[in-house]
Amino acid sequence: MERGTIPLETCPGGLDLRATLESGQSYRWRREDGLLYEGVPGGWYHTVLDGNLIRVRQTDRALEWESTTDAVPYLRRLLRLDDDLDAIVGTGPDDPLLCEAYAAHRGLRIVNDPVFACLISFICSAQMRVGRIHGMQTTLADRFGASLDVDGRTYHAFPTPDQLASTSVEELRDCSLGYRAPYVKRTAEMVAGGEAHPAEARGLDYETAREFLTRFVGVGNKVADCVLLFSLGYLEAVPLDTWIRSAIEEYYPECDRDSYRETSRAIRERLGGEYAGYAQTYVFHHLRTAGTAEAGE
DNA sequence: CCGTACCCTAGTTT
DNA sequence: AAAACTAGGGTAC
Repeated sequence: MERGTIPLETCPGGLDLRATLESGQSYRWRREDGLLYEGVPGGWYHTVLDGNLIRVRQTDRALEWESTTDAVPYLRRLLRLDDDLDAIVGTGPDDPLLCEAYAAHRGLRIVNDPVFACLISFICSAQMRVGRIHGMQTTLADRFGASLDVDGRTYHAFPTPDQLASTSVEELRDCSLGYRAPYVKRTAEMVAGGEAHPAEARGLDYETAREFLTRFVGVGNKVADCVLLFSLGYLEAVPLDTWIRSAIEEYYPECDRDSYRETSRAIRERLGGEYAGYAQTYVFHHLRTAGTAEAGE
C-alpha cells in the first residue's frame, strides 16, 4: 500500500471530510468504525475505484490517505479539492440562511462521483432516508460488485452496468430496493446495452443535460439534478427535494413557481447562478443537521 | 400538468 | 407487548 498526505492549505477554503462524505451526496464511501451518520470527525473511510482501494481520514492539517495506487489525483477529483470555497461563497447572495449554513459547515465540498454509481444511488434514493440509501448501495456492492482483497480483507467495487443488468429483479428486491428494483434493472440494461450512457450528458447545456438524464427509468428532474451536481460537475444544479422545497416556502417564497423547471430557474438565480448547487448543498446539510448537536467549525 | 400507486423499514402511536 | 400508523431527499403511468 502506498500512503501520503494532502496538506489542507492546498485545498482553497479548507475541507470538512465528514460533512462532505456524510451529507447525502455520495454513497460510495464506507466508514470503518461503522459510525456513519453518527460518528465524530476523524474516522477512516474507504472506497474502491478502478480496481483500487482508497482509504482516507482527516487530521488537523491534512487529508491522510492509504491506497493500492497513488490516490492524490483520485482524491483531488472525487472531493473537488481544487474548488475555491472562499471564492464560491463570495459569489453567493448575502442572506441570513445561506451565511449561517456556510459558516456552520465551511469545508463541505460537492463530490464528483463515478457517474453510473451516482445514477443508481439516486434512483434508489426516492422516498428514502440517507442511512438506508447507504445501506442499499453497500448491499449492492457486496453482492454484485467485483471483490478486491487487500491485506487479508475483502472490499467490493460498485457493480458495473453489466453486473446489475444481469441481476434479477427478485435479487434486487432482496436488497430492500422495493419498487425501485425494476428501475435499477432497466436503467442498468439501457447502459449495458449501449442504448444510452449518463456520461453523454456531459457538455450539454444544463437544462438539456437534465432532460437527457430523465430518459433513464426511475429518473425524474430531481434525480437528474443530483447526478448533474454530484457527478457531472454542473455546480449550478439545484435538486428540488423536500428539504429545499420547504426552505423555498419559508425563506424564498417568491421563487415558488408552478413547475419544477420554473421553480428551479428562480431558486438557481436566487442562490447565485453558477454555484447555486453549492449553496443548495450547504443549506440542505444545515437544515438536516439542525438540532442534532452539531459542533460546527 | 395533475393524481395516485408503488416498496420497505425504523420509529412512534394505539 | 403486538399491531397499526407514519414518513422518508420521487417517479411512472
